Amino acid sequence: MTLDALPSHPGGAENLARLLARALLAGHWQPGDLFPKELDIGKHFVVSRNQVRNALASLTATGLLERTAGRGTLVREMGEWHLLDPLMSEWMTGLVNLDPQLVRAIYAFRFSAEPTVAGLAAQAASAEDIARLEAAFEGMRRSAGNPDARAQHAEYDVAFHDATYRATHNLVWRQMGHLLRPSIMALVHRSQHDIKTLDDSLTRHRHVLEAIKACDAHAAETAAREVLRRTAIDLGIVS
Amino acid sequence: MTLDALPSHPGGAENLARLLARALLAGHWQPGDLFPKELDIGKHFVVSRNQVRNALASLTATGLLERTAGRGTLVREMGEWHLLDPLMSEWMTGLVNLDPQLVRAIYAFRFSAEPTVAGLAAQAASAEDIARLEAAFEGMRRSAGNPDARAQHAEYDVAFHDATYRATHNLVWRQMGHLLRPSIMALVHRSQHDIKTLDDSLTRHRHVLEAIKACDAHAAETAAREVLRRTAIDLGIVS
DNA sequence: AGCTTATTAAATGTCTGACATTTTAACAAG
DNA sequence: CTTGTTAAAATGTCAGACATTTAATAAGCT
Repeated sequence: MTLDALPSHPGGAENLARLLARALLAGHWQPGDLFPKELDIGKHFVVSRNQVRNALASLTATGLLERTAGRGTLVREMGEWHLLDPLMSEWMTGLVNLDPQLVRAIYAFRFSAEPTVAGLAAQAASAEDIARLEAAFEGMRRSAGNPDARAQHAEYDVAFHDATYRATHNLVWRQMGHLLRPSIMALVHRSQHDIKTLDDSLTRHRHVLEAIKACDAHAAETAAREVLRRTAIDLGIVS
Repeated sequence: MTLDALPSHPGGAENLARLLARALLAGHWQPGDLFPKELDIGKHFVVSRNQVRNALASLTATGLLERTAGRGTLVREMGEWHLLDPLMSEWMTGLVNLDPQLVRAIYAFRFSAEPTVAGLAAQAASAEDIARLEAAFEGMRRSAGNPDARAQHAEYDVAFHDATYRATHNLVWRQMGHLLRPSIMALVHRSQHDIKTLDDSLTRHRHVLEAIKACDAHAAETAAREVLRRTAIDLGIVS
């Protein structure tokens, strides 16, 4: 794989890092492949070697690449990626070509973890947490009918689930909320968006909200499981 | 807080990063404080500005610091730390002064998540996973009586739990295994290490192993919960 | 031929100094 | 008192030379 297929980009090491990271996430290189040399990248995108090195440092820190002096830059396999790094989540969101294996892995994680998270939220949620959840839900409801507001709807969806993770009041679970964004954003491209589907999804989210408000952990777990069943259908993981 | 209290260090930006990170994790600076300037750090440790910048870049990437041109380097609060970053885990392991709030947060996460993980492992474990678990358990058993082998025992303990996370065959859960190391290593400094305690811990681990071997998800969940109850006592979280 | 050892080339890592940019604070003018 | 200007200090960026590591190549010996 060469750099020629990649679009040119506005300045800044962060943008360059995002560009290269997305190409890697989309599978433009195979694990074990040699990544282009610093000087070639700099020449291609017309940036200084410094910028290239900063960008590559990010990709190395997230486990996408492995660099060794003299040898070059190697592409690492998916198992080495730091999927929980917030940078990684940012790079993944909005990527249409995301590897289906990865989408399934993230979904499987959510399906096993999120009921527990919802249960903890039901036990620990403060008034502020409830307010966040209600605001997100209201946003979802308002933007449900409008086909022009799909992206906005997804944002509220992310906000709802993120609020759930936050409501656990646990630092570790809260960090994991980052992982939601790419998973939920993938829905924008894949699901149907007809009224019936959205209404069903909305109802299931409402059940989660109500269970958390009622401090009913068991009901929250069950309701979260139902939301994820809907998500599985929309993601095309099950029919 | 100044740099004077910190030990001098062998060369390399990674070592410098670890040194500074541990000082931050131990709470030597308050959130919102100004961190020392690049040039001061460089002067103090007798390293080039490059090394300092590389080290600070790591601390920024893990959310420990926030840097802005002209303003300086600010210390961020615990809620912003990327606790799931493998680098962070490496920095935390072996740190005796780890903030008790953080130890509790990580433990609370494990207590809510690890039963689920063990259940998934019981459903998905391959022969190779079982072998890893058995090897780790055997190592724990062998090093249990010897008071000189506490560190080794902790390593096998980490290996056992890490093998459990791996056995889920889920990329996300597997990443989370990194978080175990600091949590388990903290036990070396805090728990009693008398024969009775170790034997009890060993028995509970054995129950997890057997449940996974029997593909009994429910039993694995229960057994994992029992292991963590033992851990809570050893960490001094409950009496 | 086959093995070992120098040599060379190429890649990443490091150092240095100068300069650019951003932010804050001091200060002067209105 | 407010506003605008200026100066200082911090991080960000660049360019070039050099160091170090690695792999391939060539030379030389048995």
